[in-house]
Amino acid sequence: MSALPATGVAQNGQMTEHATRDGAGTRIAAELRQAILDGHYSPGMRVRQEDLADLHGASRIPVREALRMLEAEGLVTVVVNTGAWVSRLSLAECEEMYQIRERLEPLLLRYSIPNLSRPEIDHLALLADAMERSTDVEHFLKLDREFHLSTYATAGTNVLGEMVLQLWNRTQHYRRAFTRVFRSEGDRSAHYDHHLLVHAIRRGDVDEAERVLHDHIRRTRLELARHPEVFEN
Amino acid sequence: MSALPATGVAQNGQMTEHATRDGAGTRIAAELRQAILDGHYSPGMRVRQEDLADLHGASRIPVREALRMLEAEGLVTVVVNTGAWVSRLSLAECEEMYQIRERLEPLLLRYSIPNLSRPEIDHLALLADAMERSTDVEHFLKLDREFHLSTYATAGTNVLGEMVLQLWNRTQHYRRAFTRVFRSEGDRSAHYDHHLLVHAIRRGDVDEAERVLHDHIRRTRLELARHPEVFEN
DNA sequence: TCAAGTAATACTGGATCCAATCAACGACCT
DNA sequence: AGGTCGTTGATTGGATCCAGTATTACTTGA
Repeated sequence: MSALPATGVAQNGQMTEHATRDGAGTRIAAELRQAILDGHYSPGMRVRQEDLADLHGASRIPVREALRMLEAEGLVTVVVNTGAWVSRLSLAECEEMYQIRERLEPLLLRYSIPNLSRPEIDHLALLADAMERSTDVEHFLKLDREFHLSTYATAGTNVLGEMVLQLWNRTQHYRRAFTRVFRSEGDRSAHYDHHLLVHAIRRGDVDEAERVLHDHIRRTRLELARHPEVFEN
Repeated sequence: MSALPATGVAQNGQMTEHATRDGAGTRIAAELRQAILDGHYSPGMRVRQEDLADLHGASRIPVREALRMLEAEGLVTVVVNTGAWVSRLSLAECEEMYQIRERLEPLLLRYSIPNLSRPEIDHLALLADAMERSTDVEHFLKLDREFHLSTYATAGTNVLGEMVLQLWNRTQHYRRAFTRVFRSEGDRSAHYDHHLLVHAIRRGDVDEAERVLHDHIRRTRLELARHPEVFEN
């Protein structure tokens, strides 16, 4: 069992923070994580301990704990005696993570589908529609994240959900970049995938849902390999 | 890119420690990790900061960093203002990790096989033979770990290898328990799997190697579900 | 002018000290 | 006797201080 407070997959992408129930390190980590996901920090950007410290009105001790946590999540890279930077991904690493997602997310979906309620599935359909109408990249990203994480929300797993969430977080910045590219190319296959996924889920067809999701992620992976310029500099 | 020193999958199961090149926190984490894997700490056992501190001749500051790292790896469970314990797994969590491994390790093997040299494959065959002859549980565990991690050693991945290693580490204690049970039942299928795997690798048959490995892990998962008593208390 | 060596600076790493919180124990009351 | 409340002890959390290291800038020489 886990004495851990059963952190579920939350839409905002951080382990559910029990408000002030956990130490300053956890709080600082949560806020820095959200800031990175929101794009306020870019990959390669330096993170100084003292800045974070007096930004949160704390000393550097909890900041260092926060950096250790985010390092373990792969969001920051710490070099001893030198400093911490927001992690940067190579094209190869990004492809790797997408291949991992291809294999893990269908499994997580398999856990979740039997527990999804009718109204929850209806909400998924609404999200898929809203994505098609969205014009703002940032808004689309938010909807896309909510859509997929909602399909996983009832999985009831203790480990797999956390792993998938970390993969989403680590690739978040690059997903933002790809969205701009794909959008400019007018590729609509992602939307078709989303609708197919909702239908398969509604019919309770786990196998088809797995296949659609697998191909959805795979297609994105193949597409991103065609845009190595995102990883330059 | 990663400023990280390209930590590869090492047989001893910890991120390659650059001796004294990294801080005390990393060193303490490495030693505590190894102690847990060796079974010197059992799941549920309390880990007091001050004990670790003067065990390593350090203050509690790097100890706390070490605990944060091991918490992120899932080896330690920290409760705020209360303490840290060696993580304990439920049967459901253990099955979950094995299902994850079923999907991830074949992929990692796929990365690795093309880069495995002839002498390395010969060494795998030797390990498979040695496992059949081994009588000591602890010795078998060591060989089994070296065998599988050796098949992954040339994968050249930056993320996947690390994830698989963590899954091995988190399930290490329970693998020890299962080995005793299986051994008493005289089940030899694991040995057959190992030989089949070596042959598939030698022929460069990635697809068959993936299938054999998948079934190998799956069989263990189904078997462990038949022994819930390991997770009692 | 450029290279190399050296000094200054800024940041991180670690230790000690103090405050806050939880657990266990005991006293008191019903 | 049992339960509840308060108190004490042990342990963790956080802040300040000092030491160590890497990087930068500067200086000196060829």
